[in-house]
Amino acid sequence: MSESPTPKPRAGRTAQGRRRVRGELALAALDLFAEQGFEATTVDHIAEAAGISRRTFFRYFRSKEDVVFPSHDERLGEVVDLLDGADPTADPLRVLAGTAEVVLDMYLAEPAVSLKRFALTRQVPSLRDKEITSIDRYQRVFARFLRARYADRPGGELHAAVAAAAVVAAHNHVLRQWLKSGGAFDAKAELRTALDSVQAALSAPRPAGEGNVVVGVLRTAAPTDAVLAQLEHALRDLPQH
Amino acid sequence: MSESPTPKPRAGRTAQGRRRVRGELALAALDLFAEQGFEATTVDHIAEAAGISRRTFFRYFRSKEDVVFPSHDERLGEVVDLLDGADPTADPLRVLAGTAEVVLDMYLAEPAVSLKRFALTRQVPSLRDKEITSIDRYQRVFARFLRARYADRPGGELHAAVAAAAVVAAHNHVLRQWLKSGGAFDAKAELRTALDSVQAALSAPRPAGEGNVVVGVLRTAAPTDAVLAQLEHALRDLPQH
DNA sequence: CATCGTAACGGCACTGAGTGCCACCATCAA
DNA sequence: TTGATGGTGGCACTCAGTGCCGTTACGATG
Repeated sequence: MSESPTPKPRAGRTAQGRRRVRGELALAALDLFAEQGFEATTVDHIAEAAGISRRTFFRYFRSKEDVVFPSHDERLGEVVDLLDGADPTADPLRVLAGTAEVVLDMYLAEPAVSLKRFALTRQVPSLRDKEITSIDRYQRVFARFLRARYADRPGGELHAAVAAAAVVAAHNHVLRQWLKSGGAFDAKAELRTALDSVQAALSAPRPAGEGNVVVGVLRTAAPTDAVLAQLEHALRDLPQH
Repeated sequence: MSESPTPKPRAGRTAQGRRRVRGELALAALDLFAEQGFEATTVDHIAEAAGISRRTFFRYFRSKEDVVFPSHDERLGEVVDLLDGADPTADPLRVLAGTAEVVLDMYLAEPAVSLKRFALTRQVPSLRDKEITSIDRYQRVFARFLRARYADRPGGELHAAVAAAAVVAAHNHVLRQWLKSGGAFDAKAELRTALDSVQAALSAPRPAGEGNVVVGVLRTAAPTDAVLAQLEHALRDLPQH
């Protein structure tokens, strides 16, 4: 489709600018996507706009959709490293919460890019699917991490799967709200409180474990002091070991 | 690629057998996938094996991958109908649990098909991605249902997203275990207990409702003083009225 | 300065999924 | 017999993605 017989000066041919070319390529592609839509934009268009060959495009990106999600694999790798190097004595859900915050930071680091991508993924089904699968990879990594930590307790695998899903869901919800709002509020703090509530709900139930479990349901209309006193009384009656 | 000049008798031309042809087509395709792999099997192969034209294949299935997931949209529709017609006074998580059991039943109804599909999705990445996206659709429907039920409570959207993810994760975990075992155990019962524990953990936190309720779950191995301190801290954060 | 190796690039051809279009034919009604 | 309709086959086309090969720029070495 290149009917222009011009030899093309091919700017930016420095060998060390590998990542830079990739970035410019992605930028040109995103602009075209925003202009005329994702489906309507062919790889030939992108290549021509970037001043490179169609074949070269596929040397930088494995697919047309990959342009929208640059270096997603690397980010997943960072997460894996983070979890692998986590303190084994720390609360697994705390570790996961911290990791989720790191992931959120990845989006928050480049708000403009994230918002552009969000606008795209909302419109293009194939991109949305692509994002869903990449989210699932995170969830899978999370679940694997928890499975290892919960290996000893009964029902640990189930709990790991559920907890990982819950953490990811909380992260996605906060991120989505933030993206919808155009980046208006403090997503980091919001995620923190969200994960706190998730952790509170999920770290609790150890049914039929070795350690005894007591569940207290209190109405806060009662004075806090009275509640605590009653609780203390109840706890003292429990067999300690 | 049809170098056979034979006119082809074209069996099963009855006009009413619309769904039947679709089934036979899927069967032929799945056999070919099992024999020579998914990627290596072209649509031409499937069409030739089924005795139809390549063009006709795409009139029955929107894509090659659609053959593996037949009538997934209809099933999702059933789920939507189920949730739309649910008792508004019933516990939302109970309703969701029942719906999840119905979904599981869909897989359990045809074990042979489910197991074949599972073997395929484990090997072929594109099919795995396709399944992930379809699972996400269920989760989205679940979340929408819960969002409507939790519309009044603060943080309801977050809780809806997390709870939907948890229920779906529990369902998937049980289903996966069942598929991995080759359909060896009672998946229905397993799912029921799994969802019970999920519900127990998730129905608890009702932060800042009209009648405030806080549920504290404590391990008695922890020192009583630490437990009380943590509880006091949690209670102080609650909005009193 | 000359030469060689290497890595990136462009171009070409090819496969395969998916779509639009049209002609054909069987069925059914008038 | 005639006409309308719907499923089908065949053809051509677009586009994503891949393999292969010749070319070119650049750096190292003599």
